[in-house]
Parts: sequence; structure tokens; C-alpha cells
Amino acid sequence: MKTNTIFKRAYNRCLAGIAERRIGDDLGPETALAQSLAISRTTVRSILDALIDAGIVTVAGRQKIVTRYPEEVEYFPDFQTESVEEIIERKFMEWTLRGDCRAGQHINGLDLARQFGVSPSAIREYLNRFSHYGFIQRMPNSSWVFLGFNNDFAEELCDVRELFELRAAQQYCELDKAHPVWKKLDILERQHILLLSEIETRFCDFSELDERFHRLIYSASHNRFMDNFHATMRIVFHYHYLWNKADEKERNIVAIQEHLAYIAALKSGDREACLTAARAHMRTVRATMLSSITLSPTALTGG
Amino acid sequence: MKTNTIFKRAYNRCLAGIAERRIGDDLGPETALAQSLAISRTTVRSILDALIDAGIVTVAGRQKIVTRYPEEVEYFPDFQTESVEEIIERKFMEWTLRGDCRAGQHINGLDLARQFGVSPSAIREYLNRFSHYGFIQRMPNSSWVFLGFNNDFAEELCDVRELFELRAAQQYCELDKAHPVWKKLDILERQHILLLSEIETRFCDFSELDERFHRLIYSASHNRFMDNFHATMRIVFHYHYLWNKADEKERNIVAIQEHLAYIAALKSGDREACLTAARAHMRTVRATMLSSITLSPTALTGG
DNA sequence: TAAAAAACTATTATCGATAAAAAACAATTT
DNA sequence: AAATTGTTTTTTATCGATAATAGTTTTTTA
Repeated sequence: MKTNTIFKRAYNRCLAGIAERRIGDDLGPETALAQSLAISRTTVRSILDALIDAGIVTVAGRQKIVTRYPEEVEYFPDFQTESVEEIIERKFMEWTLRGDCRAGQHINGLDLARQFGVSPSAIREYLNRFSHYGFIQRMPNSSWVFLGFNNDFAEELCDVRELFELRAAQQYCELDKAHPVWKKLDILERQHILLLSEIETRFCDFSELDERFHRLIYSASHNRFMDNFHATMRIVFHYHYLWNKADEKERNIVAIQEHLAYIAALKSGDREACLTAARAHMRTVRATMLSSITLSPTALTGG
Repeated sequence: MKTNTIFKRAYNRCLAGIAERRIGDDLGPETALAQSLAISRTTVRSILDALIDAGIVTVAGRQKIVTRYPEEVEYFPDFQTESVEEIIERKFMEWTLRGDCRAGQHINGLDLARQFGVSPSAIREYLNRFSHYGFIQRMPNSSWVFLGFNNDFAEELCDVRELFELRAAQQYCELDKAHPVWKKLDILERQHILLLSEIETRFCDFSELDERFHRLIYSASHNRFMDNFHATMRIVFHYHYLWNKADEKERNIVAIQEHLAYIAALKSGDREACLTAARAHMRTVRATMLSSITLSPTALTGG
């Protein structure tokens, strides 16, 4: 049956909220709580009941008075606040990254269900959703096949990425200079420069910065298909950064420099310069990805 | 539980196969039957059992002898050979096309399950898969939202389509002249010319030809992300052709002429000519689609 | 003794049940 | 009367059960 992770998570957030208040404070109407916790009033009421049971809150007419501060042990532990969906997501990622799964291999849903401690239906649902990214494929009335992240996949991904990126870059540099994206770009530029100066110790932070930079470029296009593709890319890069630890610092230095050149081109408003900078960066990205594929545990055999 | 549509479908195909044979023929080993019917031997054995029960086949040692021809009534009726997945797919399409669903509207899975006569889980699974196309979106712990096929959707779709089509066209015209795609293109060209000459009566056949033509162009790119996008487009065009019946003949004549110009450009091998022809066609496609959106029952309210 | 069939095991598709959460409705209280 | 709480109904998330199908191993037979 449905897990009550929503309740537990919201309960924890509620405790944290109470810790910031004073004894004797009124928590306010249920509707407001529901709004601030982004859950339904039904769940708010369950939380209030639990808070009253625990003696943290007392009801006085319509007021919900804080009577004592919650203790650390009263919070639900993290592992209990994960929905089945999230558990599967996490475990499946771990499973693929461990290399338990090679290209072309059949995925046994029943077995995964046993390994992950969830029902086969839950696995099925997850795989259905995950197939969206193109790594796995359902064979009707038969098992799932892990297509894996091989050379072909990378090439095709990079091809489309380049198409999208060039277009997005073009649209970006044509945006009005008053548009808020330019301010965001300035901030990102400063962060790049800062990271470059501290690269010796912080080179691992580039991954996140990279993600934010490209998302900003894409945002200029306002296209759900491109955003959607970007979600696939994110997963791939998540993998990719986990595999290829060799020369990470050096690679990131190059990437930061390319980003800075790219940013400068965008700011110049010169379309051709933007395209050139974007193309150069895409070339590097592709080369890095292809070279790292041989390191990937999931790509050892052909697909 | 699982429906036995695979059995029924294969049984029907088997009956059809027997009708082409002679009384006294041996059907051959189970393995061969499984292969030719593209099902497992387990199911072949169920079919053989049923054929023996029905007196159509008799076993003599290892031989499976045809003893009489099957009658028309012995075939399973079509409606019984549809899997739940297919039933839902068909009914969901009918449901959206009837206009029971407006942009921004919440989809009630339970209600659909009742209407379609299937279980809620089956609906859930279908919606999960269908969400892939971007028309609907799941709101966790809440219902699904029908985003609808509005102007924005069409514009974004056409933008990406144009990017992909131009790239594919470029790659296509650079293929070696000995490549089999050129033969296929010749066939398609003749079919276009033929259709144009019989347009008065056969204008409805264009939809299918259009689909085949663009798929051929895309095939040059060998890109799973582009193919994937193409699947979305197919659905959209399926809708689109159902809505916009006005001026269908005239629109199709224009499209055929554009296709023929496009084909000529491809054959010429002149890259610029290809791009120009493709761009012109894309412009028309976009205009047609946008003009037809106002006619769509699903796009009446904003999303 | 190798091909074919039989028997067995494993896996998928699908349903129906149920706790959790959301939503809708009804009854209060300021 | 508007805001708030109490109650009921509806819907989602998740599981577990089972028929259909696929896949594997053992037995039979030509």
C-alpha cells in the first residue's frame, strides 16, 4: 500500500519549523500550514494529531499552541522518508553504476524487485518511466534490455546536443540586453572565474556549474523537447562524471576556459562568434565523452 | 491476470496457415512453428492442443496431420485479440479526439479505468508510457494533467522538427549514390507522381505517404533521439489529420509538389538546394499545423 | 544420438485490494 | 458571512496474487 513518506517528510519539516518558534506560539490555521508545507489539509491534520499525541502542541479552542521544543530523536530518520519510487531510482542507479549490467544484457525485473526489496510492479513502473531516456528498451512479453551507454549512444547524443546547443546559443545572443538572463550569465561568469582560481581544491564543483551554465543557455529556447532531451543528458553526464576520474582537474580547466570564451562570445552579441565558441566546446565535450566510454563498466560489450 | 491475446492471435494466424495447406499435411516440429509465428514453444503447444481438441489436427506419432479445413467461425473475433495495452491506447485516443479532454484539465485515472473497462493500474501504466510524448504530465500524489496540443506545443514541435529535418536532409544528400536509400526514394517519387495524378479520389492516402517519406529522410541520420522525436510527431500528425479536414485536398496537392521539389533537390546532391526545399516544406507544414490548431477540440482553452 | 516433445521453472501482464493522500462537502465558530 | 475545522468521498501509490507466456532442463523417440 501507499507509503506515508509525505506525512513523515512534512512532519519533519514541521518539527524544524516549530524549533524556530517560541513556546506558546500559535501554529495558525490548517489551511496555511497545508500551503506552506505544500501538502493537503488531510495530511496536515494527521501531523497535528501526531504533534498533539507527542505533547509538542496543545489545542486551545482554535489555537494550536507550541508547548515544548521537539527533540532530535523525534524526527523521522532519513531512510524512512524515501518513497518507493525514490528507493528504486537510487538503487537502480547504484546497480547500473556498479556495472552489474552490461550493454545488451536482459534485465530481470523479478530479480531486481528481490534485490531492492520492493514489489515487481514497482520495478515495472520505474523501468517504464526510465525507458524514456533510451538506455533500456522493453521487449513486449519478454524482459527489458539494457542498451547501455556505448559509442553509438554517445555519438547520437552529442549530435543532437550540438544541434540544440547551437540553436540555443544563437537565440540566447539575440535576446534583449535588458532580459534577466544576462544578469544570470554575469553571475555564472564570476563563478567560473572564481572556480578557476581555486581549481586545485575545488575542481569537483565544476560538474554542477556546467549543468547550470548549459541549462541557462537552453532556457533561451523555451522548448519542452529540448528541455526533455536535456534531462537525458543530465543522467548521462551524471554517469560520465562518475566514470572518468582520470585527468579530471585538467579536463575541467579546459572546460572552464571554453565556457568563459563562450560567455564572452554570447555577451558580444556576435552570432558567428557564439557559434564558433559553442562548436569548439561541443567538440571537446564529445571527445571527452567518447574517450571515457571505454572506462564505463556498462559499455564493455557491444550493443 | 494476463490476457491470452498472443495465443488467440497466433491461433488465428495458424488457422490461416492451415487453410493454405492440404488435408494430410504435416505441420512440422513445434520449434519451427514457434519460429514462424514468432511466439514461444509453450504457446505453440497450447495452440496445437486447441487444434487437436477442435479436430482440425490429429497427432500420429510425431506428425501433426491436418484433418480438415478450419471454418470461418472458428477464428477468434478481432475484438478478442486486442491486449489491454492496445485497448487502452485505442480508447484513450478516441477519448482525447472526442474532445473529452481540454488543455489544462486533470485526468482522472480511476474514471478512465471505469470508462474503458480496465483496471486502474493498467491506466496508470499507459499514462506513464504516454507521458513520454509530452501531452500529459504526472503531478506526483495528484492527478495527471492534460497539457494539450496548443500553439506553444506546435511551435516547439515545429522548431525541433525543422532542426532535425534540415540536418537529416543534409546527411541524406551526401549519401553514396549506391546506397539503397536512393532506390527507395525513386519508388516514393513515383508514388507521389501517381498520387498527384489520382488526387481527386485518393487524396486521403497522402498522410501515409508523407509519413513514409519523412521516415526515409530521417533514416539517414541513424539517431535514436531523432527517431524518438519522430514517434511523437507521428502521434501529433495523426491528431492533426483527423481535425483539419478543411481544404485537405488542396493542402495535400501543395505538399506533394513540395515533396517532389524536395526529392529533386536531394537527388541533385546540391546541399543548398536540399536545405532550401526542406525549409520551404517545413514552413508550409508549420503554417498548416498552426492554422488547424484552432480547430482542435483539445486546444480550446489555454494551458 | 540428435532432434523433438514433455515437463518444469521463471518471468511478464494484469487485476483487485488497501493505506495514504487529496479533494469535496458539511458544520462550526469567530 | 468569511474563515476555520470536522467529515466523507475520491484518487493515488503500492503490494501481492495469478493466468499467460517465455525460457530451460529432462525425457522420449525415430
